[in-house]
Amino acid sequence: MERKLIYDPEGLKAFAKHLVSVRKKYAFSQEKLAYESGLALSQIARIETVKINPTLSTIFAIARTLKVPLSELFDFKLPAKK
Amino acid sequence: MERKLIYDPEGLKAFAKHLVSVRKKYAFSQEKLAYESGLALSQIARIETVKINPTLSTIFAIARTLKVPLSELFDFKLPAKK
DNA sequence: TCACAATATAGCACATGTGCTATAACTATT
DNA sequence: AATAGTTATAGCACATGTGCTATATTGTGA
Repeated sequence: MERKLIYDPEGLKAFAKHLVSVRKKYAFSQEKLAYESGLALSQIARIETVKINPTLSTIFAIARTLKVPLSELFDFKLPAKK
Repeated sequence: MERKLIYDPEGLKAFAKHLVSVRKKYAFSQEKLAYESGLALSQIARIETVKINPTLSTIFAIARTLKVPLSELFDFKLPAKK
């Protein structure tokens, strides 16, 4: 049987791009964001380079650390699916 | 070694509550949302009952199906961590 | 109460997210 | 070029998200 896994590379790419801009806006390095959030540095890099499909808890940790509302972290448009 | 896993039950609970309200606002049943998004019905239920920590791709699929911008799906306040 | 719709739970297999550690590859700045 | 700061990769073990199917529970009108 073929299991259909949901995966949204376009959306993840758009999120990654936006995250980088927000992180830099608040002058956080990946290292600082990782340290203060308790996330692994490699994890931040994997998100920003679109290597993984992170969970909500991970995103929430980032938002809490950057002290931005979720609406700001998700203030971008989902591109059309290819 | 003790691995520290990030997990944010308060945030997930707030998200779940908000998702239910948005889904009902647009008159989707769990079944309809599942069918049109390609997600499993059990998955929608697990998210809304805070049984899991969904990935961004899953959330994006929901947003696309409900035709709401991410900023609307994330228009709620992250509660303080306990 | 009965029937039906809607939601919740359960359990399995499989895919993959995450932490951790280490190392490599960039990017200034001097 | 050399150094330091930053970001990217790699690989492992472990935890868990997801699809799928089936069943149970709850909600709602007639």
